[in-house]
Amino acid sequence: MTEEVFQAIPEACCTLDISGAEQDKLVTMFKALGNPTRFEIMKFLVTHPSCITGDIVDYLPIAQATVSQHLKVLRQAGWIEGTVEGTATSYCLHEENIAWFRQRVDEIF
Amino acid sequence: MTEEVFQAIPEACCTLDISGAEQDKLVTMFKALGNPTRFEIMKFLVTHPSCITGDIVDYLPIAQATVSQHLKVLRQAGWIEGTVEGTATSYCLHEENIAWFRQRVDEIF
DNA sequence: TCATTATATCGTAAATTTACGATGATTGGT
DNA sequence: ACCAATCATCGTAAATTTACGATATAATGA
Repeated sequence: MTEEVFQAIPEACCTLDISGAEQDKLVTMFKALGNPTRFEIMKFLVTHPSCITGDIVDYLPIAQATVSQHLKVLRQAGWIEGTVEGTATSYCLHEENIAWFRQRVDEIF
Repeated sequence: MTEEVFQAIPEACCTLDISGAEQDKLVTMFKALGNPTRFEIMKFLVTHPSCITGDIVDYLPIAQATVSQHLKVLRQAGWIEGTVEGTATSYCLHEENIAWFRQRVDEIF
């Protein structure tokens, strides 16, 4: 008679234990940072906190409209926050969401 | 006479201290996971290690060609590894690259 | 050898993203 | 009230992504 063999389940290097709205939010954040220009904007914001749109336009070799569009994507994904100050808008990192992102990555990877 | 004021540099919540090829690789990995279907494939691989393409095709409501395309993106981004076994190809998480990703995120966020 | 199985790749259509110039909206100053 | 400054949004073209069916490729078995 054949013996019953219990195959050890290989331990995965990550759990990816997330679902629903949290997963959607995480995927959206991944997608937003999965673009070289937007990643550069994030890096710029680290060294230039509370800078205004024009500063980023001056820094990058792309049109103002395009920068504004990228800022919108980053804002809607939760990576950055915009504050209207007079005619300008100053941007900074959305620390709370960034912390949330780091915690999720720590948990699931 | 006005006093010279040294403005404290606000401490950023993350450094994003990365550049060059490492930054490119990270952005590519972000982009690959920034798609709901590919994220689901990754989750499936956690619970079904070394499964073959057909298993994923059966699991997802999309065509075989599309699954194969997504697998290629995940493979080229470094998230997964494919091993040809006869006529089939079995996939598993690319543990080394996943560990690299987690380390980079820990460092820069 | 021939058929079958499993998957990758090709060609392509539709959807989405990315980029731009032009325009609209809001604020601040004169 | 008017003008200038700053930024967002609109309209749109080009590029990329996503999806599909069809076909090619490679291994297995009869």
